[in-house]
Amino acid sequence: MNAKLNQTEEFFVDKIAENMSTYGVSTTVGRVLGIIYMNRKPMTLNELSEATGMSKTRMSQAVREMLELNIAEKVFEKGVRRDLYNVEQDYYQTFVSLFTSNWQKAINKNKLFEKKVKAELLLLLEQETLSADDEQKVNDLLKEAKEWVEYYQWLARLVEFFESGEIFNHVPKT
Amino acid sequence: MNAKLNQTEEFFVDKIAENMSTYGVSTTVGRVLGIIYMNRKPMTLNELSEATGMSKTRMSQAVREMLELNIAEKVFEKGVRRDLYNVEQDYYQTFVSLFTSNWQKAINKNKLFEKKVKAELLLLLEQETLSADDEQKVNDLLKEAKEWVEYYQWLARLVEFFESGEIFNHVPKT
DNA sequence: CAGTTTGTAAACTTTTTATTTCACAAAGTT
DNA sequence: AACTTTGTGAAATAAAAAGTTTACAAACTG
Repeated sequence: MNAKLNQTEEFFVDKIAENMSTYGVSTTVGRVLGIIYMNRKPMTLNELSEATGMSKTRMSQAVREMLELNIAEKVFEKGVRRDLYNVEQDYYQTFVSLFTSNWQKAINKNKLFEKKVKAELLLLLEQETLSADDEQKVNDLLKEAKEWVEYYQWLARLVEFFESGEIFNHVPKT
Repeated sequence: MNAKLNQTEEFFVDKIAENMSTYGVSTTVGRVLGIIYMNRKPMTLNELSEATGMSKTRMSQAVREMLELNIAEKVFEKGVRRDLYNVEQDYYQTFVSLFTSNWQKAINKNKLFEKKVKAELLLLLEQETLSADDEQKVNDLLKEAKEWVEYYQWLARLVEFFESGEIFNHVPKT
């Protein structure tokens, strides 16, 4: 293939990787996504290793990360022994996948928080003799916890708003 | 102040920091934000240094990063010589600020990309004698560039959708 | 003006993350 | 069954990021 053409293709890969890094995804993962994307068809670890110049182990790690983020999938092709990996060909869908898996993780981690804090604070109000100031503080924190929960519920609705594709009704693709 | 109360407050700070890290912001920056947030009023570098147990220089760095991200601001108070820093007290607004400054950066970096690629590819079509395959490839890449641009335009509209607060009309706070 | 305090740049150290090398089990081949 | 290939742990190394110490200019104080 023409050298300049090749260079332009690499330019695309770099841009895709750069875009990905906005999500906090490592540039290696970004480049792997870009490479598979530009390749237009699934690739093996060996091919990826060849294309990136990195070790196969690293490719294995990168690909697993992408599977977890829902931006790549393992595909089967009869007659091919090696694992094949493919990526979403739609930019928008990739955005949505990263956005949702990122925030869903945060939302899950937060689930127990409310209960813990509330329980602890209520116990404090009951069991201990608090100064007026401290009692005020407890009430402030309870209010804070409530706001916090509401905020996380909002985040959950936001994730759903993206995941369901509703976002595209309000911010249309073209 | 009551020890358990203090502990609960720290628990909040940690949660805020955790939430922040979902944006790829370092945990130190996250903790600083959490600390100022829970403090309910502006703080100095010295106070932050005291509160985090970290050096003042690190606080200076963290605070500067926060200013750049639009999640903190320098405030002036007469009679106080030291710089005071405050943070947004609204979770939603902080989300929006981080989201927009994050993606705005990516959008800006992308601006030149389209032109460069298009120019290069068109030049290639004109100046060089390409194989049929290569010519096809050039056209594919031109199409890709177009889609890329459209995607970034969508991102820009998305940022605007958040920044303007329009998002809250469709994913309401309560 | 001599002496402090404040914020931050520069150089250094520590910690964390990314990546490779080596090893090996599981599956496939002959 | 002996031999290969494949994917991935585990340990080691390299690279990057986070954080500290030192130093110093600029702004304040008395």
